[in-house]
Amino acid sequence: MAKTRYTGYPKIHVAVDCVIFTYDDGQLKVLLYPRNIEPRKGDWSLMGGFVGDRESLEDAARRVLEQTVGLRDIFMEQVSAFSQPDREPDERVISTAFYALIRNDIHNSELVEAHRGEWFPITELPPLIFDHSKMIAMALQRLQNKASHELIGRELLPRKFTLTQLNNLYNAVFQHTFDPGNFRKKIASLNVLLQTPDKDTGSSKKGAYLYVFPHDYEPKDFCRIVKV
Amino acid sequence: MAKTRYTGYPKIHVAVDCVIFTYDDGQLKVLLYPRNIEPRKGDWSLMGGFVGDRESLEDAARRVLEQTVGLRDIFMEQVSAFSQPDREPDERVISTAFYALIRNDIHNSELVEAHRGEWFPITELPPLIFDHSKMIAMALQRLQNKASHELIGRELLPRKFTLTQLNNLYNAVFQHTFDPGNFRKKIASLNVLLQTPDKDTGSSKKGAYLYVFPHDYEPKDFCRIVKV
DNA sequence: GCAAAAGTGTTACCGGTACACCCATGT
DNA sequence: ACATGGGTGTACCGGTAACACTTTTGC
Repeated sequence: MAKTRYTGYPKIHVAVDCVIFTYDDGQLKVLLYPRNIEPRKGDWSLMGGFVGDRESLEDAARRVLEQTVGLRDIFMEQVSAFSQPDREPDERVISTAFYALIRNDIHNSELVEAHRGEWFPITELPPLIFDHSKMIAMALQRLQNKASHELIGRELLPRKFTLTQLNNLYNAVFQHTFDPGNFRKKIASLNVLLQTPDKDTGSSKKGAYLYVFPHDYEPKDFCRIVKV
Repeated sequence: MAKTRYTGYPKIHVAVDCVIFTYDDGQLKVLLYPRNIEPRKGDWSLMGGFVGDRESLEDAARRVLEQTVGLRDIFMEQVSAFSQPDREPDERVISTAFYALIRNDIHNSELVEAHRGEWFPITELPPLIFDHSKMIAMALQRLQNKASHELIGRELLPRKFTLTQLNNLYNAVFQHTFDPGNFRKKIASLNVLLQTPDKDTGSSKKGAYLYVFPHDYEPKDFCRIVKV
């Protein structure tokens, strides 16, 4: 009896698609895969998956992420649901996009390569199936919004990083060159990063102090990092 | 053949729920209904509906809005999908929340009353079924975000309105008293509203100029109305 | 005249921007 | 010594907040 309350109403295939961002080589990149099933097999797409009977959308996205880059407990946020009845050519699927942030150095790259995944700079995306380009565009907007209200970097940079690296990350995310002097002062004024005694001498003779996020870092309301 | 591509993957009931905001009596209000089916029949809830086979989520939300307040073409925006498998006690439904803005003076109030709908101030919401309180909280955040980046009011105020009314609307949306002098100067600096020759003498002896949105008003990027 | 809301003006301060400048060091 | 990126200082400008003040008009 209880299980038939909503009979008569249609049931629909529900999926998730993951916009996986990383920061590498001074660029913000997105992980794409050649689609492995028809229709449009072989075309570039986000990694996705159907939602199981006992999974939330977030559970499903986490599962896809683990199967894709081999990581658990990574930052992830819902972007939007995409539901045009004809968004896939043959059969109807409602898909919710998520974006995730992962560090370039710690994901399972063998796993990625096994599925023929490739990282594309956000500025040089290939044509994508269905509405996946729109998903990426909206995911980027969300990421920019996040980055303008709180410090990103913990999820995208190595544990220890220089302020110049953080500056470059912001440049990549916003496709804009923030003044190094002002950027560094802004970060200092937030009083959230911890300076370590160590220096990075990889990219300069003088060496630059390395910083870390405190273990208990929680984004504070009301900080406004960049204009937007 | 084409129609059996995704067999094996579960299909799920999909619904929408509408957070309908209006501005009335100096307060931001939300339209709630006593739920008319089991489970939890009679408890307060948002108005919602199942998504049809050939409808997008947006289509379904528009349909619910028309059935609820008798209006087409009203402002509406997706908030988020809610998908915990146990969010409803008996049967699984994934629901996507939308929020809508309507003018208090033009909706079909007989229709609302026929369904026993009631307007609740955002500050005095009753207990709600399932995760509907969360939906409203997230919808309010979205509304605040919108209001901080562009001028709201066209969707919530009468066609002609005074700057004091607009000021009060912002006060209600943010639960904060913005300085009338500064607010009025801020609005003027945006150069978007048009002053009419008419005055409203309802609430003051002196009378206040009425303003309108231009017919071709498009929110501009980058305007920042209030802090946030 | 007075109350009440509309509307203007004044000032102090803070934060962002632009840009010049110094610092440390490997070659 | 000098080039290179790291890091600091300064001067200006615009927006914001707080609040005093003027205007209009019904009672």
